[in-house]
Amino acid sequence: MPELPEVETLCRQLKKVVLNKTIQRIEIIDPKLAMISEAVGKKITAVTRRGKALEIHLERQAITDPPLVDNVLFGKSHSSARELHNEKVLALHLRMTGRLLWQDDQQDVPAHTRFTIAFAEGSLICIDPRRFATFVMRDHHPGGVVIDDPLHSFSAHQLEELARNKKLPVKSFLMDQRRIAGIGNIYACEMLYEASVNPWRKTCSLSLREWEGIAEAAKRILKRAVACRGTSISDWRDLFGQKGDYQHELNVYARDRGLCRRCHGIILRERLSGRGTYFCPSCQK
DNA sequence: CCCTATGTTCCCAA
DNA sequence: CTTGGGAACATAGG
Repeated sequence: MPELPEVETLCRQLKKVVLNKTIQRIEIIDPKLAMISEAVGKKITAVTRRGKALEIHLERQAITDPPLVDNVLFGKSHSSARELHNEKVLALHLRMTGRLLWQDDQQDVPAHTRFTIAFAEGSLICIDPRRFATFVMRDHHPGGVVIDDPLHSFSAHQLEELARNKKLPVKSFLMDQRRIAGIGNIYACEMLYEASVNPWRKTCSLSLREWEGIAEAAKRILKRAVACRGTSISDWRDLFGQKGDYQHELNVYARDRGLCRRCHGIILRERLSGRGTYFCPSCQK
């Protein structure tokens, strides 16, 4: 369900309610979400987004070994024992139908609730009917994807360089999370429409000017969608259960057989790599 | 019964 | 190695 703007919305809202708060209790209803009780009693030091994944940072583990032992074992190149302890994060990926909801006081537990993280101030619950969401505890490691955050950095030159030798359809390229983090089906369709580029075009055939159009459209659309708190075309809701507003600004997604606002052609829906792809065949060349 | 779904991963084929 | 197709995961809704 959530793409970059939706996860960014959750990330910003989550900061307001859980930053510097201490986890009192974790309840895992779905055993598939194997989670370590290590997080209980820990304070949340940061909430960040990596593509479509949320990372809840935990205060570092208390050092159990005396520094003297570490120095003996690892030598004096290690300046302090603190560095031996990696920062832990709870990494949550909502996949197709995962939702996060904040509850101030004891309310009904909604259907399909998969876990609850309780704080003194309220509870963070995850709802996921299809159970595709993943939730793991791991070491924090920065870096990873090539264009980490198209919301802030997305240069046409970078894109052109990455895509120069590739023959895959430009839409598949934009949605490949190993290269670019955070773009999913809705926003890929919308940005290619805005840039007037056909989703099936091979990446190597695009001119620098076309990459510039895509980069500009991507930044504008993602920023706007964040300002709208996401797209509630079906079941997306923010942390407080509110709908987003970007569904009112979609130009092609879910507008199958509708009229193109630019050229009055007819919007089509066709399948590309198994995903419904909405586009205007007369103005996306 | 059919189809669809804002995602990712894995296996297999060309 | 690259790319694409399809299935799988599991459930709800039209």
